[in-house]
Amino acid sequence: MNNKQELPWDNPRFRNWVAVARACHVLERTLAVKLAPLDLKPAQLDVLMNLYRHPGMSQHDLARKLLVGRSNITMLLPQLEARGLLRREGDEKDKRILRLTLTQAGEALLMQALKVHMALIEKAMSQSTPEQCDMIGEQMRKIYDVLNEA
Amino acid sequence: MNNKQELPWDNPRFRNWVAVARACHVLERTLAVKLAPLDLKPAQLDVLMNLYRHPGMSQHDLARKLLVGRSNITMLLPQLEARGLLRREGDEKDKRILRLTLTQAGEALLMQALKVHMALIEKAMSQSTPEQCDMIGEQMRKIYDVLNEA
DNA sequence: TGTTTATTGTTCATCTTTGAACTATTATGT
DNA sequence: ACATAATAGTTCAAAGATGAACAATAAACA
Repeated sequence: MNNKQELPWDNPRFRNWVAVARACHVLERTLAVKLAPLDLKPAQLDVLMNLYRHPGMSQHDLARKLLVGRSNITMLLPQLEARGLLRREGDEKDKRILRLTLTQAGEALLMQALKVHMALIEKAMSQSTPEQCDMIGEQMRKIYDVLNEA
Repeated sequence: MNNKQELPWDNPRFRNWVAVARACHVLERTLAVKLAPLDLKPAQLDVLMNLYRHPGMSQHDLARKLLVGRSNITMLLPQLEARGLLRREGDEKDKRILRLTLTQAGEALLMQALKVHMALIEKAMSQSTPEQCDMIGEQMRKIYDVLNEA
């Protein structure tokens, strides 16, 4: 029985994807360290970013955007609300829904955090030419689509 | 005061990195689902993969490879050891070190899991040409290096 | 040799994430 | 209208990850 399956490490796609995953992991960890002075975690920054771009969105929609469960959002928001970074207001037409919006303090903190985040991404992506960078983004969006519809 | 900082969403590097992070996230989640029938989680698969490639490595080295803390490894291994997938044997020269090796059962399960993992990565990366795929891997390895040395 | 420093792995408290069960509300179908 | 489905958010218990403090061992060095 010598028909051993081809080992993944000999497969370029496999090796290259592993590189993607590792880069993601290390950037996430680095971001966590750099955000610590703002008393903000990557997951919380994701919340603020999405509320900035989509004011008034529901917790359900936020959970889908962040690719996490609804309960995760429920656990995450009270901390941010208690710090006065966002508001939760019941929708008038549909009493099940809570609409989320950033406060001014939330926006202000977001801007500070974005500087940190941007600087880190600049540092990472400055290795690539703009064309390479765009191509990477394009391929990654394809991957996202392929895995989400299936 | 109209000198508002450039918003990250207008920045290609930012947008493209967000795509990378999202692709990573969704692939990880999908992998978790597909591995469930084998009663294996992505983190556990990472352990098996590394032990296959580096038999006899220490827990400390494994933690560094996986970009996690040593205590994480301590919590992770007993489950796998109890399932007979790996062995932990004390180094004879240095009594602090535990050497890790896969058992035959561990290798067998790894091979099954790798089929699942490979199929998923193939599906994701088949969107890209080999040249694009290699370029992505190359850039990601650069990112990893840049963030790790700094 | 003897003392100090580093390293390996563990323990433990804490925080995060997850999914299933639950309540309240709205939508659907007869 | 009425019963049934579906949806939004919460609760809770279990699992995972993290980092600081610790014990055992090895290394460095006076």
